[in-house]
Amino acid sequence: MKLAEIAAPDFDLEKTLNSGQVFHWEKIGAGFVGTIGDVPVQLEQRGDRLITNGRASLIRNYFSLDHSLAEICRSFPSDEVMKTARSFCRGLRIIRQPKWECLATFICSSMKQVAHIRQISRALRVRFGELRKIGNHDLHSFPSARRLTESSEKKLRECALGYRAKNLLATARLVSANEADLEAWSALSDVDLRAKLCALPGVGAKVANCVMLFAYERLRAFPIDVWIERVLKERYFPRARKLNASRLQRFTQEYFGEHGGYAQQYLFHHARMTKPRA
DNA sequence: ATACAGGCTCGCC
DNA sequence: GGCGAGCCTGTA
Repeated sequence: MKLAEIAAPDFDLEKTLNSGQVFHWEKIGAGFVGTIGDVPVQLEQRGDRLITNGRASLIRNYFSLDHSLAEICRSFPSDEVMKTARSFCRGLRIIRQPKWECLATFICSSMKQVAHIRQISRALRVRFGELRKIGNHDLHSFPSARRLTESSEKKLRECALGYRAKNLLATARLVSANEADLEAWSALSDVDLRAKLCALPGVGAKVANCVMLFAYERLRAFPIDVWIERVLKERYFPRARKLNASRLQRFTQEYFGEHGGYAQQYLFHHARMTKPRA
C-alpha cells in the first residue's frame, strides 16, 4: 500500500476522533483506521504531518484542514471557562461527515453513552455495510438509506437499537425515496435546514444541531446535550431558577456567535475529559 | 444490582 | 406551549 504525507498544522487527530462527533474510527497501533464514505483509510499523525493511504484532497476536506482555528478561536467569547476549554482542545476540528451517515448515527445516539453508540454504529456497518479491506483489516462502509429500507425493524433491533429502530427505518425510507433530499438541503438557510431535519422521525433539536454542525458545516449550530447543559448551568447561570431549553438555546446563539458549534465542541470535550463520571 | 445514559414524542395541563 | 413520563438496552 502506498502511503503519503500530508501537512496538517494546528491539528490533533486523536482529539478530533475522540470528541464525540464521529464513532467508527478504530485505534490500531500508533494510528487509526476507518472509512471516509466508501473509502477505507488509515491515518497516523507525526507532529504536524499525517501519514495516510488516502488522497490528500479527501483527507483535507474530511478533517476540515482548511478551517482557520486561529480565526475561529479569536471569535470565541473570552471568559475563563471558554479560555480553559480552548487551550485544552487545541487542534480539535469539526469534521465534514457524509450527511446520511451522520444523520443515521445521531438518530441512534439518543439516551446512549458514547461506548454504546460506537457499538450500534459498528453493528449496522458489519451487518448492512460493504466490506472494505485495508491490509488484512476488515472495515465496513456505513449502509446507505436504501440498504436499510431493505432491512426491517426487527433486524435493526438486533443491532441493539431498541426504540430507535423504528425512527431510523422511517427516516431511511424518506431519504431513500428522495422525499428528504439531504444533498439539496445544503442550499437552505440554517432555520429552514433545522426545520427540515426536525421533521424527520427521531430527530429533535439536539440531533438536528449535531447533523447541521458535523455534516452541513453550519458552525453556528450549538447542540445542547446533558453535558453541555450541565456546563452552561453551572458556569454561566449558577443561580438561575427556571431555565428552560429554549431560553438556554437562545443564550448560546447570542453569546457564542458565529462559531458557536466549535465553542460547544470544545466545552463538551473539555468537560467529558476532565470530569469522567464516577 | 439498578440507575442512568450526548433524546424524541405524545399526552396532559 | 411548557412539563413529565415512557421508550430499549448496555454500562458503570
